[in-house]
Amino acid sequence: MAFYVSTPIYYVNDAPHLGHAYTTVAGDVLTRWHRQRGESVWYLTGTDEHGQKIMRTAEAHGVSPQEWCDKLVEEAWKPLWKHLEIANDDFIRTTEPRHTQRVQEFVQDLYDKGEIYKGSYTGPYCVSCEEYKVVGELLEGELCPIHKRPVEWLEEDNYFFKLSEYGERLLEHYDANPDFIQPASARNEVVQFVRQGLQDLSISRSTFDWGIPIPWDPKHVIYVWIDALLNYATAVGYGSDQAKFDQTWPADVHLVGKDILRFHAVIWPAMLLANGLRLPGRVFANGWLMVGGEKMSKSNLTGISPRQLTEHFGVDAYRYYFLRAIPFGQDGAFSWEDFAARYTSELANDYGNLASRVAAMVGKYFDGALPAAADAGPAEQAIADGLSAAVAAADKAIGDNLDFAGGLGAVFDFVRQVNGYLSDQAPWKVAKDESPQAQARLATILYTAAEALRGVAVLLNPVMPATSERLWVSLGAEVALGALADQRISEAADWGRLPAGVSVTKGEVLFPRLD
RNA sequence: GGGGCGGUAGCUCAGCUGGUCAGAGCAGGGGACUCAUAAUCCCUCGGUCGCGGGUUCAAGUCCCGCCCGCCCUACCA
Repeated sequence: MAFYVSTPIYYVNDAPHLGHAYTTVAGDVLTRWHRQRGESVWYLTGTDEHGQKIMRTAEAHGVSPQEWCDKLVEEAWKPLWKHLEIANDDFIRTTEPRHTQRVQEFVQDLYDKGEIYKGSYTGPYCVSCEEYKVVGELLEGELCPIHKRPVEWLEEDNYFFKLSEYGERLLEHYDANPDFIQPASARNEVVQFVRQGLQDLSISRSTFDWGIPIPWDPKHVIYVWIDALLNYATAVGYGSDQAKFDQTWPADVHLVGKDILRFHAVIWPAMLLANGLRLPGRVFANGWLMVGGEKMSKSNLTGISPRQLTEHFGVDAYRYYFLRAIPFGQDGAFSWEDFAARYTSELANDYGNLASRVAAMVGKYFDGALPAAADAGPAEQAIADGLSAAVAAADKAIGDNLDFAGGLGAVFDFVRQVNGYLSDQAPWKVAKDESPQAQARLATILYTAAEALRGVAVLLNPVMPATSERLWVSLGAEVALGALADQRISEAADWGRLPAGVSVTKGEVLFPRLD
């Protein structure tokens, strides 16, 4: 069975921003972590390309909706994921036949099972916007929030999914699986919402045609959310590749922004129940990135772009920063200043500098050949124990709980411990004593520090693959132990894996000081 | 209106089922050291734990009320 993780499929109305990248990086780190546990993994991302908004946007740019999507996907979305070192196993687009055909089959199935019926939808419609509004967003006196004009109440024939019949079963599932929706605050909201009672869901639209036609009534297209959610099934072989589907389905983790939690925690499982498919393991809602007290969103595109940050801080630091600084699942304040402070203190000073000083001393005192730990004692045991503790804590936090901040905190506590160890042992002083005993101590101290870094490289590889690889090579570990990505988390704390005699080289600084 | 979450040192945050829980990191101040990316290590300053009541031998930690912030309250992705 594969550990299957999905991001939302992003609406390609516009270019990706920090919020999209935040979720996608988190999923990438999670899946890389599980790969290093030795598990089979499937990481899926993609794009949601149907719906009225995309149709309108394309029209405004004088191109077809498909052309608009193609351009954005190829020129903005995929390149950004490549830039950020996202190692997704697949990228699904909802306009691909492998998706649209299966969606039609799925909906047809539900129709055949009597889960879908024809009804009429009544809602407030703004003539100027040419679209239905959400009741909650209307201004006092039923005015359109954009045009400040009265809405009209229109009625149209639609197909409805019998969502209202699934409230009890959903509540039972939430109850039996307390971790199904995370974090707990998100779970509470959903449970409360479902308890209030569910209404049937209109799942077709007939006022525009940019979507997947309802198979038995092609004047209607399938509501974008029904279309979009099904990507998680169609991308892993639903209805087309049963073997792959069997070994992948269901998703272990659906990562979502908290704005789309309800679709994933209510509508999606109800759809699956209706069609007899197994439910995902959990739906994890991450929070908003707050900039200067305001939510980062597409309406705030004037904000900082991912590439502005990676140009200044580098891709690895970018991947690190948001996961380290913001407890996953909560809203998080972020600022350029905070990023710079963390980069300097944690990455450059604590971690990068540790790698530098260790490599420099092995070079200076042993001509770059890692000496054996001939005289290990309690101080060295404390470091070995520290690594064990860091591995255990990080594995549980990141691999099991999606607590990236906690896991990274554990790793960096260990980095601090190693810096402290070097200060205590002062190998530069020991080096001045040429007696065999002193030289044995010197060798032991530097071996211990290098071996500690070996463990750190393994633990940080899912988060910062490029710099971890550089450290790995610099320690001579690539030659002795093989590829970094093949190192198992479960073996990361096995003390003494890095063999004496390997060639330790200083290499480029891991995290250069910022200007 | 109903509901959810949060309000702990200058900043960002830990504090599970009540009893060293008043903490960490960063920033600020002082010192040590020199292997290193002028990095590191040690010490230190610093908080009426939003406000007011209550329960208890004991409350950031439970109850009530209030104030403030963010979010949800269904078909816009």
